[in-house]
Amino acid sequence: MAEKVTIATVAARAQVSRQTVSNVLNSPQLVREETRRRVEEAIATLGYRINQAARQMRTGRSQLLAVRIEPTRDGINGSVLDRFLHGLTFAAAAAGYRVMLYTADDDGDEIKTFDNLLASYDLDGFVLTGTDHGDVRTFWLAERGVQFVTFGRPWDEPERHSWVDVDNADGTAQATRRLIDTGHRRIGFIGWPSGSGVGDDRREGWQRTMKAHDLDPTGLDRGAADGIAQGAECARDLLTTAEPPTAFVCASDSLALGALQAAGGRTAVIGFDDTPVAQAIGLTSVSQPLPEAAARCIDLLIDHLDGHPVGTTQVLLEPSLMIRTTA
Amino acid sequence: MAEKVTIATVAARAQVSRQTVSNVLNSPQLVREETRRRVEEAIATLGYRINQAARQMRTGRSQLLAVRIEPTRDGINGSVLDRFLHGLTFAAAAAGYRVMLYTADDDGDEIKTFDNLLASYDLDGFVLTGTDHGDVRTFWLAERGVQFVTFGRPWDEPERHSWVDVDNADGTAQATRRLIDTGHRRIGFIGWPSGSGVGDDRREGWQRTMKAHDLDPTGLDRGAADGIAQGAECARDLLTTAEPPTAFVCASDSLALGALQAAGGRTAVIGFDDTPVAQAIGLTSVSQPLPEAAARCIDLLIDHLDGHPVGTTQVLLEPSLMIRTTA
DNA sequence: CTTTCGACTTTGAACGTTCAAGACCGTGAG
DNA sequence: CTCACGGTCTTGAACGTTCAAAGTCGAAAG
Repeated sequence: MAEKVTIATVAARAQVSRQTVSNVLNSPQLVREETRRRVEEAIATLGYRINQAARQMRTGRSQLLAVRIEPTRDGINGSVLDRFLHGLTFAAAAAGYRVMLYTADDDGDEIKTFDNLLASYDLDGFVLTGTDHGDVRTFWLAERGVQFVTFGRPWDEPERHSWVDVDNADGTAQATRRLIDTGHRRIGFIGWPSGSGVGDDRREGWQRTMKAHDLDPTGLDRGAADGIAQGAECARDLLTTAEPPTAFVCASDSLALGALQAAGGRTAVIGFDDTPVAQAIGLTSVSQPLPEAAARCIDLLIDHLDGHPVGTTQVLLEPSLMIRTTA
Repeated sequence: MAEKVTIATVAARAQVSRQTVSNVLNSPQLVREETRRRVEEAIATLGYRINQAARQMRTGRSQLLAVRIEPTRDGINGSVLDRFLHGLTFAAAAAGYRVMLYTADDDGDEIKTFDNLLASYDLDGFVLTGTDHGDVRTFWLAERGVQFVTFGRPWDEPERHSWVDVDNADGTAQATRRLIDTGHRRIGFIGWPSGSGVGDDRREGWQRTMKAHDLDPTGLDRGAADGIAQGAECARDLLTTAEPPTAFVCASDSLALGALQAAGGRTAVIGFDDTPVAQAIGLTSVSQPLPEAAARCIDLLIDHLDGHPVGTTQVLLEPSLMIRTTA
């Protein structure tokens, strides 16, 4: 086993003091060019790597970010988180941070976990997903001055904290436009009951686009909990009206899948989230730019951590339509 | 902001020395009952939480485990990792450990990451997924005395290290038996080209079960890379033979989905992995007990970390058949 | 009565880093 | 000539924990 290489080893080798090595690492502008090179060379030849624990003890910063991993909820939408996580981990590593996972049963439990992680591991920040109206977690964190960024905006008060989100309305608008372009005039929307920020946003994109093309959305709109059965139910309901729609825009791939089954291939269907299921069965779906969203979350969080705390920043990303066989 | 609570704060409050508090935490049997209670009370009322960084600096242990998160490969099977990760995080937390993520492009890159993580964060152990024949990663880790457990066995030499795996052959055997029980006699197998441990194991379960029921598997077997198109291809190929099969056992849900499309509902199909796609479209599929697998990985790893290093341990778990509409 | 022992507790040092303070040196202003 | 100054580098202390060693005390043994 090779000897442990510390800052002192490097210092001895480069004939400087510990502090100078530390300065080369953290404030290179304080060190003379030639000295810096000598130290850097020593670091390279010795293979020195900074000891995070020791640094953390002094500075109180751990270079660690945390994200909650949820149990795959309804099975079909869980993969969104999976891809997002990969993006986060990748972007964080590029910035010298690492991502730690935690689980929680509910918001209260999650707050307890915040407390633990902060006390024991000195976490630098959190990335929260799936924010609700009046999210207690964000208040708790803000109160304690803990940095965080959410993926998903706070619907009640947009500028309360920094966030990254995908323009849901634009996604359904693109979907609706696609259907109009391919000749559809009666386009139904199958979404969630109103009250959820994301759901309402997705509905609004459809509605807005219909009106913009002088199409009347009245009565073409159904809402139910997320799920394949619910999607089928809504589709059947709409298909038995006097003037049934010829196409559906859906708020999720689950609902879309249900609609697809209920309609038996007679109507065009577009889903939302571009899950593996959509890719597998050829469902046209709105795709969120998850790697980019993750990267922007990390950017924002690190901006805050590095102390550019001038207010909050919001990032809204455009989704894109993955055109396959169902529309 | 409340004052920082350290071991010294607790010690003062409980009228004992730092070391005694430390002992209550780490070796309670050394401390007199009454003292222990006094200290525990002080810990509780002060809300003391141990500082991992400081502990780690002294002991060299971080209570951190690492897992690689892969980019969702072909989109359809990625969710396996997702569920496994959740299980890991949950089980680790219960044992006082946390899970850290990292990404890597290939095995070489992953080894570089090992090195970094070990040097900077003093990681305690790794959970590896998707081991290949002659996996370089496991040799690298073993050489350095780093603890790890793999999810997936080393096919060349089973007892080289500890692992947890699911009995793939048993999964396809269950699937085949189910088809036989429901009256099928000519049952085809669509898998991967031979050479991959997992793939060969899954093929073997089918073959063995066919023979055990006096059914001849000859010529009922196709292999291709994983994917929906490939599954469809194989199914079409088998269906155009002189005596076409009436049912398919497939090595993955992707292949199964292809087979399903190619057969147009005329044959029974069983997939493998019970992905969200299977749940969504009603595909009967072999389900791996992922939460349990994850928990056993953590158990094994922690056993090693706590220094019960008497050889290696292997755990083989039984999958279960999720019966839906396709078989 | 002294010694030994064991159960329990305390003390000082150390882990590797960065902060705060200060030392050194050559330059230019007064 | 003196002094202040900026640039560069060094020193001692501190972060919160645990290790190693030593101290205290009462009971049992000689």
